[in-house]
Amino acid sequence: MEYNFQQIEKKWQIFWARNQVFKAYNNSKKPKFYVLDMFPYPSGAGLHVGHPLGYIASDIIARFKRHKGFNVLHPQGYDSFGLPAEQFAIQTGQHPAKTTETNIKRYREQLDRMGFSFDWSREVRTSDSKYYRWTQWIFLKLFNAYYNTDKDMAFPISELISDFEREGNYKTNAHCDAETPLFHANQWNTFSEVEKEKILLKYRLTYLSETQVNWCPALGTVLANDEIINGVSERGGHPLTKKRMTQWSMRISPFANRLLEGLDLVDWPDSLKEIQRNWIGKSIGATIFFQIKGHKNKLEVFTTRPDTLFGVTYMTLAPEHELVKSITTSEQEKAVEDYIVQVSSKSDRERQADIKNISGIFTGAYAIHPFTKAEIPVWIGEYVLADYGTGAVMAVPSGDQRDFDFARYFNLPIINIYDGVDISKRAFVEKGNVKLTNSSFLNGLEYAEAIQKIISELEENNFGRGAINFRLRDAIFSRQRYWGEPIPIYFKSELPYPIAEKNLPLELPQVDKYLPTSDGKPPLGNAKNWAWDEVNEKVVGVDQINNKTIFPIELNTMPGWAGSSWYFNRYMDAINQEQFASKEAIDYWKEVDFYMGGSEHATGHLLYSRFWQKALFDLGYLKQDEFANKLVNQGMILGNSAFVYRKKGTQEFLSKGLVKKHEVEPIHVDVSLVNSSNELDINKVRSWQKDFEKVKFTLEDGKYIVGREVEKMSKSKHNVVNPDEICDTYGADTLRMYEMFLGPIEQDKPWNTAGISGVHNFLKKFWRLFYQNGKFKVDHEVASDESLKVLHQTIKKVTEDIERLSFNTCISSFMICVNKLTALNCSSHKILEPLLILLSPFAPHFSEELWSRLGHTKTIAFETFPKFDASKLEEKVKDYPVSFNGKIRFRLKLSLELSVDQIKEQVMNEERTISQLRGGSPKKIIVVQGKIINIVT
RNA sequence: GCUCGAGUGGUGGAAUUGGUAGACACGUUGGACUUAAAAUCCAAUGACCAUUGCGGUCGUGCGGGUUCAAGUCCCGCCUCGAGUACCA
Repeated sequence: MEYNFQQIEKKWQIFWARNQVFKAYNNSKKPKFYVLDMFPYPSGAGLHVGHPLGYIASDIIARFKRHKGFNVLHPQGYDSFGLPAEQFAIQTGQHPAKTTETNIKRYREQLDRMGFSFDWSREVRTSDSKYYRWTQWIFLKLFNAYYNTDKDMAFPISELISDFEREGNYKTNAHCDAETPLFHANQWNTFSEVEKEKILLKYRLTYLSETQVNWCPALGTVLANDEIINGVSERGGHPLTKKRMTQWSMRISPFANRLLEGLDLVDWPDSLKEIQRNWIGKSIGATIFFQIKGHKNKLEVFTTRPDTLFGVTYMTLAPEHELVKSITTSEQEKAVEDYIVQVSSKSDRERQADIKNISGIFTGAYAIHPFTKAEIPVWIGEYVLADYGTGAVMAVPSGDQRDFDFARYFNLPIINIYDGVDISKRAFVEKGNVKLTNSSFLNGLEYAEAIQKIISELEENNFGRGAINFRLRDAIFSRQRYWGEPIPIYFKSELPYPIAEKNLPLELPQVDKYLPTSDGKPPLGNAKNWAWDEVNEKVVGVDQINNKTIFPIELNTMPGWAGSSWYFNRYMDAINQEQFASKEAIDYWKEVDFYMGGSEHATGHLLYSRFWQKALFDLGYLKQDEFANKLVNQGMILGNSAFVYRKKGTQEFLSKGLVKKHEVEPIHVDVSLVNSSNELDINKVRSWQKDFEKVKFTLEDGKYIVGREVEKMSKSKHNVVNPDEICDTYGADTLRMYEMFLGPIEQDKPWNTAGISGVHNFLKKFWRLFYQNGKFKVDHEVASDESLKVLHQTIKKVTEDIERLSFNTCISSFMICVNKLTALNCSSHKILEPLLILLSPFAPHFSEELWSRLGHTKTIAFETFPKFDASKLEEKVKDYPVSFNGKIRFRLKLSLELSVDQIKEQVMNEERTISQLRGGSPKKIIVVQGKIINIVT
């Protein structure tokens, strides 16, 4: 009997699916364990070997926990709204739903081949209206909620409205837009519906406002901050400009502090927590008000260094600052206008590239120092960002390098506020050990004392107050796209009105074209049936909008992260038609116990999910305010790209060794055309792409050698390795084990099949413990002490290693175990049976097959994981009672060939050891080559 | 610039709490079986010196330190990777 993986794997995949072996039940007496993968976007390219890495690891955990007696929820689904399907639709006219359906089918086939233990009965697709109905429902819940800053929680907006009716908004501590007006109850009660709604929009957690957004002309849509990398769009790398638009946003900023503090309570990778902390960007400091000379307006600045207040020699405003227009003097008007035009003509990218150029302009206005009453010139400078802090800074050249450079460049005064520090060359930016001078009542104080003192003085005189500022901005929620969740809102008198819950889902309408309309409206502007009939509560044609009860529906759709911000809760009760998940299901599953996915989602999906979780928790819909207790980032599997070198301007390709002096362009070729010694198969290249059909290849030593480089795996780089190929040649179990064997799960690593035979050989060797010379040879003889020792060593190691997610060392342990058992010629079922259970999370088909051949009729998937028996390892260990000087007694458990007298002798003679012994009663004795090296107390 | 992480044989990587560095695998070399190949099995494999045998010296990016003992802890550097970037 050979190890026929093809047949075995197919057989068990069918068996698991037919018997719904991995279906999870919501009512179980077993303890629950929820293992989740980040669901994939089903792209047209299919899965490559990098995708399954995390799925394999989480599948091992899921299977391991089943063996340990847990009721395991291990679901999978698709994040199926997104840009590629829409762009394909624009090019071909094919409806994105169709493309998506095809891609999902392909993904499913590939996933099934790898033997994952998913409960497919709970599959979700974000683009399915049965699913996005609840995404829309959450949108409405947040629309109808506000943030109470006293209780630090979200509440239904109805509570805010009754506050307003009772006492206006003077006392209410609710998070709202900066320019929200104040009113009394009697004023509120006289407001019209429209006026009331306008005010409420300033409080709602999903709200409509005109804001400056990042507009991507190439993609024709706005982008949130997390969708921008290095000043260009994450998708496609297109440039961006700033644009003022009326947009939906999500009020994440009041949650900033909870999002920060919640990180301490979850077991997530430190690096990922750090990324989120930086993104949230908490800074502690003070807000200070400066009167503008000759104006009523006060200029508000935020600073983390209020201790440097007496070093302020000028102020700088962002070019977009609202005071710029009103305070600029007539002499400076022209220059200021020119400067603003010049700045705004630059794209974000150019602005960032210009970082070293200092630019700015004087407004002609002066601010008044709150304590010294000195007149301080007010400048405008590009380096001040409009959307951080108050968009204005107090400049302290002696304490901040940028301010120093700016002051030098424009010849502005510099006051040295540091006693005994030379600031002729650069600013003094440290916070330590230096006393302040030229600082009035702060003279002689150091950093920490000075901060305390100045804040209390500011507050006493009403010149400012201690303040905390966050970098985190509210998240823009509108996208000018077709393939996304429709926003369940219609517009009456320009104001948004929600479509009632009972009328959800608001289904995505059919359109002829997926591009924006000719007058620049989003693609949904092409829909004929996209108006809301308020009386009959249904979608009707836009041609009926003249009718008094028929209104236009919102044309924007939701961003990609909407559907993925709560899917983990839907899995708990995926088929529920009445609720997004039943209370019982939520009470039972609570939160994700193990979440596996990439760290690239740190500032997007993972932050937004935590935000929605907290909001829905506050509103009473969820049990936990963090959705995932433990999160692990699997590393990326990188591709090993292959290059050929075209001599510039010719059709001649040079082998790598010949390149040296020539100017060449490297061009990607498919990695499947290259063998393991980097030799290119020239005939295959010629038929692979037309471009290569007739070109000249110049060889070295009769071979064409390609260049190699490790890069991200992607179709365009032709370095993709399809897991199907590996399954065909080696089988899914080998693929699963090999991917785990490659290295630590959290580490990035290039794909390389060089070592795969080692893992495959292991399975074949293991198989031979059961079959030899075509015969099944497992016997019922008593297991030898030696083989029991091997077994229990392996149980101990593998159990510990799974728990600390060290899967690569698990596999090493299996290899050692099988090598030893082969040497012992062990074929006892008492050894092999527990080993199969131990192996089954890693190589499930393999284990299942041999398990059934051992005569078991039930699946191996729920067998109890073997327990480690320490006595099996200690059979040769002697237990020495030792006393020393009649005082210290300890037991020595060592498998060494030393007599009690010899040990005593050594303890006596070794001075160093004796000094160690004075510390207390010893627990462990370190013996190296028969000598006592150390005694741990 | 700032923050975080990492540097171990020819290669991927082990070493869990400071305790015999290099487990396991790939690769390479030699051998067995074979007409031959494949498959399989056995042996060697950090470097250097000594090899008739025993063995010895050095060795975890670099330079210091703590310790009986350092890949692991501390101080100062170098290199690479990731995140972020005029954040006041």
